[in-house]
Amino acid sequence: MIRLGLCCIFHDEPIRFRQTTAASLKKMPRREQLQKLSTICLANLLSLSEALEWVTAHEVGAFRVLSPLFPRFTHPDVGYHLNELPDHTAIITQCKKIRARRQESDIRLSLHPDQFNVLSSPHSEVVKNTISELEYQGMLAECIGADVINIHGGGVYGDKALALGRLRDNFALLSDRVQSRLTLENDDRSYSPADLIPVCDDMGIPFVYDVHHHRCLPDGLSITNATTECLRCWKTAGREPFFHISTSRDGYDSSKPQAHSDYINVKDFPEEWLGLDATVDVEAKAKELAVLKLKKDLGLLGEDMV
DNA sequence: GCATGTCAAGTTGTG
DNA sequence: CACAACTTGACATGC
Repeated sequence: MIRLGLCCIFHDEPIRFRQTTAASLKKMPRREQLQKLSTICLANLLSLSEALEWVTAHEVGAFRVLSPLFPRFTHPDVGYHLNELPDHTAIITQCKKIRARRQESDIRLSLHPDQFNVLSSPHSEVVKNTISELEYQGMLAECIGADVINIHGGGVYGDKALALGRLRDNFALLSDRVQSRLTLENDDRSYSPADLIPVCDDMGIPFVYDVHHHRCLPDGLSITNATTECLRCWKTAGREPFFHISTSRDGYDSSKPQAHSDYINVKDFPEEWLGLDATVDVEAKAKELAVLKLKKDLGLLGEDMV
């Protein structure tokens, strides 16, 4: 059975995640910084609990956790460790509760580090920062029980093969808790499924197939081909396959094909995916409303929810 | 109170 | 050559 995933935030539901900036933290003494960060980390974990309750109640099987759940964790000036935070004990307790709840309800949690994480970069400083951020995500994944840390191929720098070679070399520098969760996803301008699937095979990690990006950046593969390859990667790993879906706001022949629309047009959902045991993250601006609508349009609602 | 500019970070393609 | 887009909203500031 297909499980749909909600990405990061809610549209109508009053579940909110807090943030702070390095600039504002720098204006206060360290003690105050840590107090503020502590309050936000704990509040975000409580919000994550609420999010788990919501997806469980609505039979949505997956949730993508926003990267800065612990804001500015790896920042060179204001970064911190959890054991420095005044609410350290409560934070650890809350993480434990989240892991238990996630397991009990069989909710799949994932992380999607943002665009600054580039394992293929030729710049050592960029790679160093990426590794530090991915290690943070690995720690976070362990804390909350997430099994996927999904990134893109990054830049091309005029030579895809060289760039992917660097990505592979840098992957070897990551800890096991990151390596065992890392996945590569095709993007909308540089790396297509055909580019990444061989690299994933080579590195022994699964491929996350984004059909919207594939429609923006087609290669020789059909949707059926790419789906089959994706399924094969995940089967080798003995894990549930992972897809992304979104609907182009202005259409694929427009000047901004990659822009997301509020809801998913059910016609954009590949028929190849129907009936699979797989996770499909719904990238749509209307967030939980779009997930529920797609569920309904696909005929996935349980009797009691129609 | 509310409007608005800013937020650590990379890379690419567009106007 | 500057700037938006990427998965994208919340915070901080100033009126």
